[in-house]
Amino acid sequence: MGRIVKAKLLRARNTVALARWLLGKHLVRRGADGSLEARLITEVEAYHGERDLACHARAGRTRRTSVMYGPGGHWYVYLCYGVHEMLNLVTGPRDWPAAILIRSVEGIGGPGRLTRNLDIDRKLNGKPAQRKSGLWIEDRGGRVPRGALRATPRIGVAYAGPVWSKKPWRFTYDPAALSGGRADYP
DNA sequence: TACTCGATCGGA
DNA sequence: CCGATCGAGTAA
Repeated sequence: MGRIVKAKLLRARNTVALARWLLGKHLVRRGADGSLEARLITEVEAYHGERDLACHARAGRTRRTSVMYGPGGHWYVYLCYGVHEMLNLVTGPRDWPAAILIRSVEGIGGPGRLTRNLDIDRKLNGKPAQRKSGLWIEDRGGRVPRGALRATPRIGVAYAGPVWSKKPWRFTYDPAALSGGRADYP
């Protein structure tokens, strides 16, 4: 078992740094039958504030984005293309709209597949990323070596314009390069 | 109330 | 390459 990541940590303002930090942590899901599934987080993207034209909060505070304006440490789950549920972790202090899209975990590539495989949907929207919600993040000591980290532009955000669509705020790494901390299932 | 389009995916 | 599928956001 690992340390459950505390909300306080996620209230830091630098979402981009938090996104990098999230790599190598475990996403843990409790199933309806009580079973646990823990998977290494392998791909994330940072969405940072109203100025970030790729961020849903670019339109300001709306019903959908209100969760992002809350304190860090809660889930933001929304429906994409009318088909896929997207899982995001809200970051930053209250009134600073930001979140990290969890795009892939080890063995499940793609944000839509991830939620389908782990039975995640909008019922989790606004819930804290803690044990009581059935979905949380654990630090099991794994660390991503600097050399294994990759930063690239975010996926599918061309509409955000040349500046914001090119920000290298998508982070990935090769899980084989992880040092320590691997634990498949609790 | 009408219209457009999207932080995707799987099958042609 | 394209259709699925639906709700948010915007304009009116």
